[in-house]
Amino acid sequence: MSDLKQDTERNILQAASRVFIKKGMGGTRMQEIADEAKINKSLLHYYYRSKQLLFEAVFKNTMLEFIAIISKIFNSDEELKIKIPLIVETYTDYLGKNPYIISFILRELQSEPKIILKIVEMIEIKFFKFFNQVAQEVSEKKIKEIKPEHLFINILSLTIFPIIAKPLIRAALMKGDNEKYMQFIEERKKVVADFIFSAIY
Amino acid sequence: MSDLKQDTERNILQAASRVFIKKGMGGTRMQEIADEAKINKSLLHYYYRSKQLLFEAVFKNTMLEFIAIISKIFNSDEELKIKIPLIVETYTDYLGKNPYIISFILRELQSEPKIILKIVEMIEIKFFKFFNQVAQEVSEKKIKEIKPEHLFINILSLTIFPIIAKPLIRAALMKGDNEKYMQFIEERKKVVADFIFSAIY
DNA sequence: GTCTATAAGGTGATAGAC
DNA sequence: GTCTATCACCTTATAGAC
Repeated sequence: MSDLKQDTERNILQAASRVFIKKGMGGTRMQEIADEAKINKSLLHYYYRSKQLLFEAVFKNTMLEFIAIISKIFNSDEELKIKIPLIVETYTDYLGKNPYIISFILRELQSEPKIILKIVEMIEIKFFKFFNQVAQEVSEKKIKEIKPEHLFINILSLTIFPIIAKPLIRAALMKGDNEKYMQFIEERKKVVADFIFSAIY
Repeated sequence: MSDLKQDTERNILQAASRVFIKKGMGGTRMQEIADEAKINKSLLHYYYRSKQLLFEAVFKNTMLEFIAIISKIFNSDEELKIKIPLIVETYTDYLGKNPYIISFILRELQSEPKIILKIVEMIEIKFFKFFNQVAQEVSEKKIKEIKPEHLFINILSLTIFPIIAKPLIRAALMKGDNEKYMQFIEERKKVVADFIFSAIY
């Protein structure tokens, strides 16, 4: 049945996503994906032909989801004064709940595979609105002079870095205590919003 | 001769560092390290017994170098007003010249190997001086209220993230143009220093 | 479509000659 | 100390039965 076939195909993709995102392309075994999907290993090849192609399907999906979420937050209609604390809070929450996704994306992009870079290039267009808004508010002297790209990267830096550096921060500053780390991230919602606020107003 | 032995041992460690830092534990082949060191593969085992032990030697070395550089910058004697732009510039330069090191550290810590986490725990003590200085200047109302840990992480975030996200930023914001990316990083020395400045004064 | 069996290639590690 | 040869294992991928 076509329904069953589609089910298996999606089941594989979802299982593969969970494993690839945690362990990366290099660290993942096809057997592990099969176990995760509770099917036979050779079915993976029947549906996706090779590990590489299955990986690319997963990466593309993950990237699209990531862009969708991030651009939705950045492109809402509020003015920056209201939007920025909202971005910081919403995005910190999202990253906290899906800590592996951003590490996965950055890790796999490190080796700069050409096929994958193409997927990324569609991002720019998604942030026109935010960039224009920043330029607009700068020209109206509502906020201090800053290039939109730099403000954009500053916001991402301040929210993303503490998530991908979790093991380092927790070991170096929290003596390995997970509770303390989570409290630290929670604090940052306000701290980072205030920090950016002071910086641009 | 003991000299020759030491030479080979160090030669292996340096070759292993170059390969491991670029490709990580999982992506590295012992044969590649042997080629890089221009020696026979079995010598790697003679000197370091296993891939795991060789990797740990490399990681420990890299971590110590990383901590030494970063703590030297943070713990100099100037007051924050002078020190912060200096940190941003010096550290951005260092990261630009050694872009793989920080990605390597974060990547390998992601899987949270216990042996390696121990190495990290010695960091905290290295930043006492900076933390105290921030607390001091806050209490004297020289800078705005902020917890030292947060300011510390903010500085690292703003300098490190743009480096580890290079392929993402270059593809998404610079249409793949490497020159533009490098110019962007160069600009950030001033942009980030100003940004932090406005935020805390 | 889904399974079993197996091919084909690669990897870390060691034994043993020099 | 350094080399060659080889083992034992693991992984992706496919052929072929059902």
